[in-house]
Amino acid sequence: MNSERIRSNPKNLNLEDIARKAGVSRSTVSRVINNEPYVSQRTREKVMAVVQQENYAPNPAARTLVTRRTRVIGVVIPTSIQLVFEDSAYFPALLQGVVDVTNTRDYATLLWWGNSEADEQTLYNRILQQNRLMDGLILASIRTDDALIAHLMRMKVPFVTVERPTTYHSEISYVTVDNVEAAENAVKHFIDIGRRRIATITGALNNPDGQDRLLGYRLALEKAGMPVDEALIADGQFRYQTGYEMTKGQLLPLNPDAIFAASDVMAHGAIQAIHEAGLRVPEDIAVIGFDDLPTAMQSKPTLSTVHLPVHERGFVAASILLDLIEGKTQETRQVILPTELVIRESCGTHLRPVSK
Amino acid sequence: MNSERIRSNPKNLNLEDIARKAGVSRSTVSRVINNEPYVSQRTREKVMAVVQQENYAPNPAARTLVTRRTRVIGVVIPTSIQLVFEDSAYFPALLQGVVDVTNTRDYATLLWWGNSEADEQTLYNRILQQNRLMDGLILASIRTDDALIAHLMRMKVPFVTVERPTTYHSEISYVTVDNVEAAENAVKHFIDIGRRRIATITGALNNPDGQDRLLGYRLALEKAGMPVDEALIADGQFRYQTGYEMTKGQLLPLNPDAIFAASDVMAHGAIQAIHEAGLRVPEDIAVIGFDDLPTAMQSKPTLSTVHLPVHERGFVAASILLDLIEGKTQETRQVILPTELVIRESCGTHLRPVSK
DNA sequence: CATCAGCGTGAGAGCGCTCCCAGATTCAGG
DNA sequence: CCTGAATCTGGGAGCGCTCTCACGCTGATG
Repeated sequence: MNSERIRSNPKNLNLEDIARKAGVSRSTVSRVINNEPYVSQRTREKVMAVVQQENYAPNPAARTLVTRRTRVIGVVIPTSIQLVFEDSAYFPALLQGVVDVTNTRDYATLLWWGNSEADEQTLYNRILQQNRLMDGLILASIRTDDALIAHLMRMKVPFVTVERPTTYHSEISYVTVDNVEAAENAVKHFIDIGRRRIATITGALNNPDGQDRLLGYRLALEKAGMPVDEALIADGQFRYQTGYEMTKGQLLPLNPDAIFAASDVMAHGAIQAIHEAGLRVPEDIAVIGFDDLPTAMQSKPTLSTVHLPVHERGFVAASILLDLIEGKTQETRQVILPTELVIRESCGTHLRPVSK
Repeated sequence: MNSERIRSNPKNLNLEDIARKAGVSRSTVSRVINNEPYVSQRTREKVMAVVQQENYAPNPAARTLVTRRTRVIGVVIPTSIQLVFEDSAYFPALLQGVVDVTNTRDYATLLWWGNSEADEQTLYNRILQQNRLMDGLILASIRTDDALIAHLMRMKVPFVTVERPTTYHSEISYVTVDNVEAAENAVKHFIDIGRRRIATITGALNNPDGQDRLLGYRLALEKAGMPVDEALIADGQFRYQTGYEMTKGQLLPLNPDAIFAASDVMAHGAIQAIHEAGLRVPEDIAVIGFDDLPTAMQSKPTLSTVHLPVHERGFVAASILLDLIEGKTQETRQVILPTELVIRESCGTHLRPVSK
């Protein structure tokens, strides 16, 4: 046990008590606590000694009441359990990026996580009602035309989204990745290694990420002068099950030689369907996913995929938010982080080398 | 947009303002807001009308200052990033269970998540300093002999742990599963279907979960009158990579016909090593994992494993904590949730039916 | 020696709420 | 009609802090 290294304040003393014990006024203790100037070195040390000895910590509620600052930020994840559960690495990584910042800059992180889409409205109401609990918000997977965002802007609550905004482009701060370019690079890689019947399984198309990844697929084919066959585009909704079903029912009968899936879990579903049909990956059909989840390295064959800087996304979003809150930045900021195509076994690069 | 359904309080009115507009006193508005008796129906409606119209929400800091309640609970996850990242489904599921409760009972959830083991002490200090921010805590993966727990008890902060405690058995509340029995059942199943050289890959043995699962393995063999060969026990630390390496380097040369892994990710690592050695799962070596992650259903062969009620664990822990906070329960509570052996392809049950 | 800027300290007000107490009103029962 | 209990309402204190202001002190400057 290392009790002596931990501070706590069992007696719940207040500023007044500390002042009395140190023989100074409440104001002076406040100045010392907040590291303000105009306190003599002698007094400062005297007060600090008492503070240490009594394990005094100021009451956050009293502080907030007058400063109107809480040193707490909120992270809003309205997503229902299904998506979170399958793509379970995304939110932990994002949150880890956020807490990396809040831990070092001494903020606390309040988690607003929905349990079902039906309750989304209830969650938003609670967040708005309790907005004085937080100095600012990070919004994950929230449509920018959502009423929540309009309210936050009106109430002047600082916030940063980690989604490509569909409106307010320069009025709100966001951190995202170039999904179009990332998808384009993946499909271009298929073309470069000689694949010709390239199919895609899209994500949910009401989602900017889903839309952009499909756009990248189209652009890559067009730029290569190849026709876009709409039949080779299957709607997969980001999910394992639909990835499997769409491959089995829609794509395999059309004999594709490559599949670009807009998420890793759909890619794994596709591979499962391909194997069940007695075909090989990547020899018969090459596959590239999107996300680079830990499972990409663990599957057989290992999955080629687009690596997303998820941790960095949370990190940058939190950094921007705190700068906004602390007034270090006045203007909104828009950040687009780079992605990387990670080549593993499933895309068949080792079979037919890039033709330059 | 559905702005009209969302409430917000842009003008930041206070009780006094509402009272003036409603033509009553501050006290009366307070009674209405808090749904207290001794307010006439007429007055109540008059006040509610103004509250609705102005989208008034009470200031939580002011409220907390006098009630000493925050309606916020904290969830502490000191675990470093590596473990979280591989076994990434565990904490989201646990958190989801917690927020299911906090959402319906109108509490907010503060996330204390460490970024490295080195900073664990710093994190604990921050939690203790800021303890007045929360009404209680849920502690995940924290050793019960940790100094943090001693401090919380001394400060009379209500808390519930989701780990088998190593001390204070009846003094603290916890929610856990019977790891010993679960592991015993898994190994017993191997024995029942005729496997005789049963190996195990253990979790981290400084962890109660890891210890108990190994104990269950030993008990199953002993009860069946089979010898425990220490060479067939490999230390896997819960991780994919070590699961793979231990199987390849230590276990395969000993020709086991079954492997019980103390986590799914290790089981997947083991299967990978078995396949690379040109052997088949489950024909040559049967495998059972532990956790029942979503990936268990997606691998090939699908993974037999012990299903853990992780969501329920968070749910029950949060329920107990809120009961404790609200005084609905005085005493601590200890809950052991049931596990379930989920039979899929990797354990070979379909090959050699249970011999009764 | 008077003046004044700058440092160091303390007193008082007030953030927005809850809670206690006192007073007003209503109404049943003798 | 009076009494006392129950119901309703308002005023005041106070939770623990920050922030503004005023005041005393020091030492440099003209």
